[in-house]
Amino acid sequence: MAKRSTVYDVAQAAGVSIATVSFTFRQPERVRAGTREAVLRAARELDYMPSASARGLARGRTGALGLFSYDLLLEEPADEPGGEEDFRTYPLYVDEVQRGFELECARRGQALLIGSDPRGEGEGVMDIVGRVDGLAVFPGARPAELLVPLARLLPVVAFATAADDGVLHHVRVDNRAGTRALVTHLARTHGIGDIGFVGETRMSDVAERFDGLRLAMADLGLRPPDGVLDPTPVGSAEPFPEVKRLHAGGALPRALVCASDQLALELMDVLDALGVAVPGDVAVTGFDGVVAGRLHRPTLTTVRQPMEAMGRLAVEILVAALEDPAAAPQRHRLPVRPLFRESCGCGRS
Amino acid sequence: MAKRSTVYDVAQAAGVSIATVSFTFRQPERVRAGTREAVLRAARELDYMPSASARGLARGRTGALGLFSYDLLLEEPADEPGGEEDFRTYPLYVDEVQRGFELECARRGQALLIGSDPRGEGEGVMDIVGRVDGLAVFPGARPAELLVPLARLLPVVAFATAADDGVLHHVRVDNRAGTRALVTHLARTHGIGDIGFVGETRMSDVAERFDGLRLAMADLGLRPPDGVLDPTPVGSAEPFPEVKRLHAGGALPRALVCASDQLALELMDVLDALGVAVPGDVAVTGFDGVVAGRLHRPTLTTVRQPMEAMGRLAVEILVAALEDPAAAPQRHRLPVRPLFRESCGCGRS
DNA sequence: CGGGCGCATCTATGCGCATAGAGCCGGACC
DNA sequence: GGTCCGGCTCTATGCGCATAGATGCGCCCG
Repeated sequence: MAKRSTVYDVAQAAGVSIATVSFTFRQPERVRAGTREAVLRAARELDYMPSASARGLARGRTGALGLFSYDLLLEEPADEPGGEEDFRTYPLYVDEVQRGFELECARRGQALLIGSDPRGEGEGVMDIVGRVDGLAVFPGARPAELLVPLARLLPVVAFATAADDGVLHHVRVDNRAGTRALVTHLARTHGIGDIGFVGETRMSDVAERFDGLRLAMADLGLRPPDGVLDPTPVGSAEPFPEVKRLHAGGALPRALVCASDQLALELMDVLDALGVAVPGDVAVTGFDGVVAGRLHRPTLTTVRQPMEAMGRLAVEILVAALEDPAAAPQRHRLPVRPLFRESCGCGRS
Repeated sequence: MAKRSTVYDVAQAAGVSIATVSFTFRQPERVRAGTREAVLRAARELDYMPSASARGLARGRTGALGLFSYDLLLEEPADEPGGEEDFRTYPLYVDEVQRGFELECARRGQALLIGSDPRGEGEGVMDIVGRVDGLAVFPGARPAELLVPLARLLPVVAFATAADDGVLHHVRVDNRAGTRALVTHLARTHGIGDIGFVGETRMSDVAERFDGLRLAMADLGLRPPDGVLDPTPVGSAEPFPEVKRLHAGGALPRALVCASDQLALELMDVLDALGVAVPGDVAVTGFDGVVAGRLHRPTLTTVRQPMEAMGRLAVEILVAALEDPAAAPQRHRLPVRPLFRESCGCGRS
């Protein structure tokens, strides 16, 4: 590796001072055309690449935005064994939001830093915070309060996170309207009034989904479930114990609304193993609208989040916040769209 | 935004020098336990977040790896209009490779910088090169030679790019074996001997795919096509003129092997509009193995690249190159896997 | 012919951190 | 009591760039 050349090298080669070199790149109009040419030529010959570290230090800004996941999957490399490729684990909700974030950064010429927290110990945040001017964060195991101190240092957008004491920017969707649309459809179109909710409500998004379901059922004169089914983390040893118990007792609801597509897909695997037909015996719905739901048979009825728009919006918010640091935190709630497919009893779509 | 606190603030609060603060974070074992505690406490109280810019400048390394696309799609925000969501444009080949890169960076606790070139003028590269210690690059319109000067400054991995004069690291797949597998399958299983190739061979990956097709056909005693069909960029006003002309003349081959899945999907749209049945009248195959090929009806026969593995491998190479800058550039060629689905005449799979 | 003005460029400095090398201090040992 | 040594901490410096303020130069005008 040849040593990278610096402003000093370029200045010497062009016969000017380092200030002129810097001006040539940052404020070209301040430099006479002839001088500018000379500097650019020297820079080209020396393969000059400005150090972002030095620039960031001098300017007090890094010029990059960050996207952070606490819980990025850290499985060992996937093998793609003999069968089909696995689109159940990718792209998920976060991936599509991230894509929106990327596209918007690219469109604006913003550098983008992707970070995660390998040890789960928060040091990942510290590392990334030192590198960026603004940060968007997916919800993780730990509460949003951990983000509050950060938000005093730089603008922070929290995705799908409960509102806080007013320093974070928020981007989330209308979860209640989503499950309401599902419930209404199940009741009106398929005549189903016995609906359960599967998922765990520690995450505020899921809590809202459950809430929307109960409200919608009450409005329709149906008896909402008292609580959720199987509020256990996905991937546990014995999945969906309550659903299995209900099935054993012949008391399975006619429809199961799941907190996410992933959960719905896993549930359908289990139902299949139990010999329960979907949607014949039980209708199943998801939430998110990931591609895996379309690959599954039956295709999964779900609620699609506007993920690309969410990612883009986060970038917009951060850029605006950098321009006007005094502005109040923004809270956005984006609309969702129900997708009625086979798993609720509709024809293929 | 409160001013971020610095080593100086922490040092003062803890009653030590800035060197001790720095050591506490970088070489904890050099600092007595009691002192360390005091520093960490002060750091916590002050919400100290080290500046990556300053650290990078002082150490001469940024601690981040970069991933760069020349041609990142810069369309305006997608609307997701009334119908279904669009998985034709995402995730594509590059997205899945990028995912592998991300996962491996996350696993190693490496920061990852995503860059692109909004104006198409190479300044994007300059910006990102100044921010990272190593770089992986997707092929773009411009030739790999532009990367060579970069590779003298930092390790560079080129994906899917023709070999160069020996400074770049390369990660690509066995393209010839891929089309060979398709041709063999078409001939042996479906008895098809009249096979055309659709795509444009400026990109070396595609050239290899065409080459593999011709070699395989020759080996099977079939007459390979003289040239490719429709070597025009995707998305042009009047797509696939040659295919249309052949169809008008009743001279369409019995099978069309396409340079990529995207191309195959667009081709099938056109064939559908012409009233040509796939696979009944013409078998169609793709290359890459993106999800859109599984969503299409008929499902797309294709060759799956090990994209996650490619992304992970690039990170490995870069990390190794940073540890031993004198090591020779690596060239890897990963195996591919044919996926026989409906569009070649196989049953659903 | 001197003063004043505006432009192009330069000099000098600081951004926050890492680290080489110096300094200090207490204990072991003679 | 003096010397030496090792462990801990400090002082001093440089990393490459941006930029405020100084400088010099040419030109216009009185």
